[in-house]
Amino acid sequence: MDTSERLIESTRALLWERGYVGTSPKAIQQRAGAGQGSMYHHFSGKPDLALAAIRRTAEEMRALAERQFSGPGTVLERISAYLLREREVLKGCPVGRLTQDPDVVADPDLRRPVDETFAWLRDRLAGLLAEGRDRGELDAALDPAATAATVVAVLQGGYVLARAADSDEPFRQAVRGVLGLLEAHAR
Amino acid sequence: MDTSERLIESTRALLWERGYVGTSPKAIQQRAGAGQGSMYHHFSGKPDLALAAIRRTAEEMRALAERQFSGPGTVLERISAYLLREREVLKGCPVGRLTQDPDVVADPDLRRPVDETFAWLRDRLAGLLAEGRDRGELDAALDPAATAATVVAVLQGGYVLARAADSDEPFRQAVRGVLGLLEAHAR
DNA sequence: GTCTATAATCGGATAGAC
DNA sequence: GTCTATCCGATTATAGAC
Repeated sequence: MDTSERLIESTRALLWERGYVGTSPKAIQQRAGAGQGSMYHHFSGKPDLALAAIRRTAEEMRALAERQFSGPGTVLERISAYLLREREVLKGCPVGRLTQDPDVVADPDLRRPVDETFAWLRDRLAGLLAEGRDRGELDAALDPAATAATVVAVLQGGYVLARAADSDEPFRQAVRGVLGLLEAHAR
Repeated sequence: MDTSERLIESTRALLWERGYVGTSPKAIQQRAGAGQGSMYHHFSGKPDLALAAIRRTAEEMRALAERQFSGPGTVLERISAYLLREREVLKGCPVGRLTQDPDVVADPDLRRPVDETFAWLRDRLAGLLAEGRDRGELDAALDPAATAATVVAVLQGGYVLARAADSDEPFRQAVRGVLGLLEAHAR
């Protein structure tokens, strides 16, 4: 792995653990095993490096979700698989986390990948739910777009509850709860 | 308002806007119109001041929720009123926000009020849902604890989606979605 | 109680040698 | 490309005068 690559990966890890405000160029360099000159040669500064890191993390998250969405089974089974997938719950969502960073939200370039990721997620889930409805797998009364937003919010909020409790239990409860509600719409 | 009070209020505002890591004693002092000596006279340091601020914010959040929970109407109407209450969506939740702050989560004293607030919220909602079930307002199949966690998670995740999109629309969609799912259980 | 002075360290970046 | 030196303001306090 070359230096530029190590810098990006080191930034990804630190953004996840500490956020944008809590991540210093010095910390990035130390974790990457690179000097200052090296970092400022490859990137124009902290925002530039963060942009590269955020873009990669966002892409990875979409790819991971797509694996479950395009898997086998009914729509509800696929959404279920997505919700129940193995996650590092206590670490939180590496993308959702960024929305609490004022400097990320204030910078259109940094916010864009975050925005696009959640927009894509909601849209993809809404499509699945509409598909399930059209196939008769799901109740016709169910609003695909609103329900999709609910599903994504349950995950993001689940992370919040888990970190507050220092336990993944509330996350699992929230997921169980929304699955229970969804299953009542399947017959 | 005396100096100590202004320092706490100033800290509350900054913790909401910038988080713990992003909030400096200097910024707190400036916003409170107080000098350094003043701050270190009333509080032992940043963590001490943050603790006072977090405790107050947590209490306020519980009091606000309790207003809706103990209001008039059926269980579902009260939960609906809570979910649809006026909120500064784009500012995010002043308590939930703190779960993304590594220094808050790592400090048991700072995390405790956050933990207690969400534990109380989930418990209170679970009680309401159980009450609704016992009264026959809600489907007996509904799991009170899991559903309560879902409801809280939808709010917390809704804030995340709204900040990502720089719009309160996804928040409202998520709330609409979970209300739709809940209403299907009421008959 | 509040103020100013001082200090050690960090944050984010630039300059120029190698 | 990478390194070291340097810069300047911010951070998080402590000390001691008023």
